Amino acid sequence: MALDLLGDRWSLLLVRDMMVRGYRTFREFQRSGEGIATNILSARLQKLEARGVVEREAATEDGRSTHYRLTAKGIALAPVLLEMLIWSAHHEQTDAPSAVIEQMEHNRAAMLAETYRRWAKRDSTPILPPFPSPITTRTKM
Amino acid sequence: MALDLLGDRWSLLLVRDMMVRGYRTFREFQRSGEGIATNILSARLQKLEARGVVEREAATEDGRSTHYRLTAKGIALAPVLLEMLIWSAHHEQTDAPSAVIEQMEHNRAAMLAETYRRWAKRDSTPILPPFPSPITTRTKM
DNA sequence: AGAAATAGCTTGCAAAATGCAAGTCATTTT
DNA sequence: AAAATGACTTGCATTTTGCAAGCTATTTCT
Repeated sequence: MALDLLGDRWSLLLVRDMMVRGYRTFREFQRSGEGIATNILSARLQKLEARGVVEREAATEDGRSTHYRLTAKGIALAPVLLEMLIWSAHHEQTDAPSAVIEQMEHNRAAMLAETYRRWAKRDSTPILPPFPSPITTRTKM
Repeated sequence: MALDLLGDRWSLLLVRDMMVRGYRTFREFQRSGEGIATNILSARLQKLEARGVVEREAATEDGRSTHYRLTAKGIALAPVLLEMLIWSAHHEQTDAPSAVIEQMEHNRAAMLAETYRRWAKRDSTPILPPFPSPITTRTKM
């Protein structure tokens, strides 16, 4: 099963941050929500890379920086994440606005298509706004 | 996020075993695949119960035994598990026959409907046969 | 150009989670 | 009545995590 790869507290979070929030750098993951320790973050990224879920490439703008990006195998986790997000919204208290969730739920295919499209275009603007904030910008799709 | 609840090596496995293989007792989980330690199993079942994913009830046939069963919240994880299973089949090597997977993939709704139906009827015959074995004659129990 | 920052890690160590073996305690079975 | 079974605990060794400090290669600031 895939739980050997994703069955820890952080791996899926990282995948989600890449997929949905457009994070790409070590720093972004680190500054993200719950605060992962740098050694664990490093270990997880290596594991995900070794298992073909993410790939790393040197950042062009900044020689110090590395960009992590989902592979095709990684982006294919979108349906899993989407269902998980929907489940969470229904059964746990989340900070995601319910209107957004409902929209996603009734339009899974469009949501996924948009996710894939952004990935293919290397568009890293977040698909979901950072949550604690109210309703941002325009709905895409 | 729900990863706080399911983000460990065992919790989702247990949910899967209940949902897909019809496991209900401590012993069944223990004898299952990877071999979870009894103390961890106990702890996970308690956690899942505390978080409303499973509920326990005394077994009628055997006074020593307890039955664990998914709650509505628990069975609602079916889409997540299904997508995960499909992802695994595509991107990791699994022991599940590909014909079965393909069937599931092209018929998600039916698969889910059947899962819900069995849950509602308290039918605990496994929806998927135990895998490593080729063709299973009779469903166990 | 030199000093200070920054990105991405690694290392050392304490704390927490996990795994393993053994033991407990009600029921069943024999 | 004795042995076995289901469902757990408990104690302890091992592994994984978290936290604080480095460390190195760029950038950026002055």
